[in-house]
Amino acid sequence: MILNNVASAYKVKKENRFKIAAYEQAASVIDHLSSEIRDLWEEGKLDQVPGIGPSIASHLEELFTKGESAHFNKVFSGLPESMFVFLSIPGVGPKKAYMLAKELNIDRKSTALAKLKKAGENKQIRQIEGFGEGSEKEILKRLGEYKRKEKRMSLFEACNQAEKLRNYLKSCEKAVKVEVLGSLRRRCVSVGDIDIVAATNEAQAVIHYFTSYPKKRKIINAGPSKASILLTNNFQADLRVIDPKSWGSMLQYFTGSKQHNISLREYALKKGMSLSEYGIKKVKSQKLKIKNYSKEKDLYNALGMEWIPPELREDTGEIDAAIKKELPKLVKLKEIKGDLHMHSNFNTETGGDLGINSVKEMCEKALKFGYQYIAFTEHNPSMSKHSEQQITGLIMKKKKYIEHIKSSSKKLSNLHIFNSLEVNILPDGQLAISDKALHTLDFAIASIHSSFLMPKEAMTARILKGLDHPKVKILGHPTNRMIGSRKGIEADWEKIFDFCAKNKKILEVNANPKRLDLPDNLIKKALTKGVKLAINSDAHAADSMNFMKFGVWNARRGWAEAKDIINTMNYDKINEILCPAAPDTE
DNA sequence: GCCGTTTTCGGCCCGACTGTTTTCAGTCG
Repeated sequence: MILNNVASAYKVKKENRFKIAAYEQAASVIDHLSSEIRDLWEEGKLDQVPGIGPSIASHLEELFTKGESAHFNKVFSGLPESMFVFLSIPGVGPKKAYMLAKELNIDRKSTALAKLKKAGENKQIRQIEGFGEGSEKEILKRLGEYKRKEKRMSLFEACNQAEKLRNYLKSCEKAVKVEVLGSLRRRCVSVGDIDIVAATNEAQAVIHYFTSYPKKRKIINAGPSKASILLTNNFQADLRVIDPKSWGSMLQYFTGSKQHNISLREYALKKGMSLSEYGIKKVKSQKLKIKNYSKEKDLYNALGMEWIPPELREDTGEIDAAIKKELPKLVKLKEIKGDLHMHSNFNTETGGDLGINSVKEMCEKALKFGYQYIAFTEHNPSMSKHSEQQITGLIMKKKKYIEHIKSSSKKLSNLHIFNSLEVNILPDGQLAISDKALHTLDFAIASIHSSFLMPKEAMTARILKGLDHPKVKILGHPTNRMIGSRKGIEADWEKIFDFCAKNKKILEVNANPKRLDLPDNLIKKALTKGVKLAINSDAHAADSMNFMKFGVWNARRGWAEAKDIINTMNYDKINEILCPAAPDTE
């Protein structure tokens, strides 16, 4: 982001440090924004973005209108453009990047890294003030492994990696407690590195144990209270060790997010308290004695607020809510009473994917979870190859088959099973099966599986038309994003949310960790409009029914409570929602 | 340059580690 470069340029030019912080803050906020900053500008909402004031807003305005900003150009003047390339090297910040560019006479960014490498090999870097033989070698090494830092793990992979590391550390007898923190504890959809903390009275021993982890590629650094290693999958793991009496403070600090911590510390300062990972100091007191907190809850309480669930710690209003004691009672996994989107291997002669497990196997898994109800929602039969009669025939065949499975096993008798389908919404908004076929279902999930790149207005109209059918109750994986690989469709979500609220249509929170769709920020917006959600696994195998927890985490990040989620309700209630009795006809 | 439940002026989070210094600046989270 250009604002980060402005901040870096200001650092070289020794600008006021608070001004620099303001630019960094603005860049960070934009990075974590739910929408593109350019879209907000187009909608005239720049001034609503926290951290963007009149000055930065006007520069961005100029940037978006003319393609460049005179002010930014002035800030960058006199600085070699190669320095902004060097910033991507770990351990190289603005000052060092500038020194490298200037002293080595490297200006163009296209050849910057190659030239830097050559200079290092000619032992020129060590001659620059502030550098030495050690840092020269380090830079050369980093250049060898140079790649963009932006790579992130899926939450699913991060959970697995972290669990292994956690178990390893737990086997260290000097470690009293071990916990995984950072973005993983906040259940972010993707995770950049694994943060882990250990409580111990023998820090050195635990650090040594950590840096001896067999699945590491190398040790990045190791000091008396923290260490970092590079795992074999090329992701970083950071460890902090802490005295058990400060466990709660460390939990708070290392869970973040950064913005949450900064806001929390600023709030603490206003109340005369200085907050760190060790505890709270009274600012005015001469002694500067630290009060430790072994429990995270006690720390938040000492600041005059409720304990804040990790999923909410993104500095999006949770601190205010905690002070007013108005935090939502977030939905819990154990409150989920059923799964309304599952694919069995019953052959619906579809163009989409079949599941790999049988109806019976998936029913048995549902019983293990204690579900009261489930819905089988295989993809609709392909229309090109079937007549309407054949399609309704298939639906009735599946219905009978489910009844047969149910009646053949006593333990299944209390499990309610909806006969449903996941029906494609075609580009023109038509549903992929006929009105008559739809009426043979208990209800339908409607989803988009093609033509993702339609313009916003047409896409919105397409979705609204698809949702309009009385049998369609749920919009499946609404944005169609695939985390890390597909951005998702463009649509007027406000309009869709209004429609759903008015017509009692349910939005899915698809729990597949590659989807997590609706995204958390849209969940939060939908809830303010009174839209109800369903958290579904979209399992194509019995094992994948375990994905439910990812969906619950994602809903929690969107501030969802049990009352917002229809599949926390009992069967009678949900049956009323999904299969309302037909209105009396005169 | 931003911001406001003590402020429209006067504040602005806090600490660890590294390398190059010979007491600290730069970088990172």
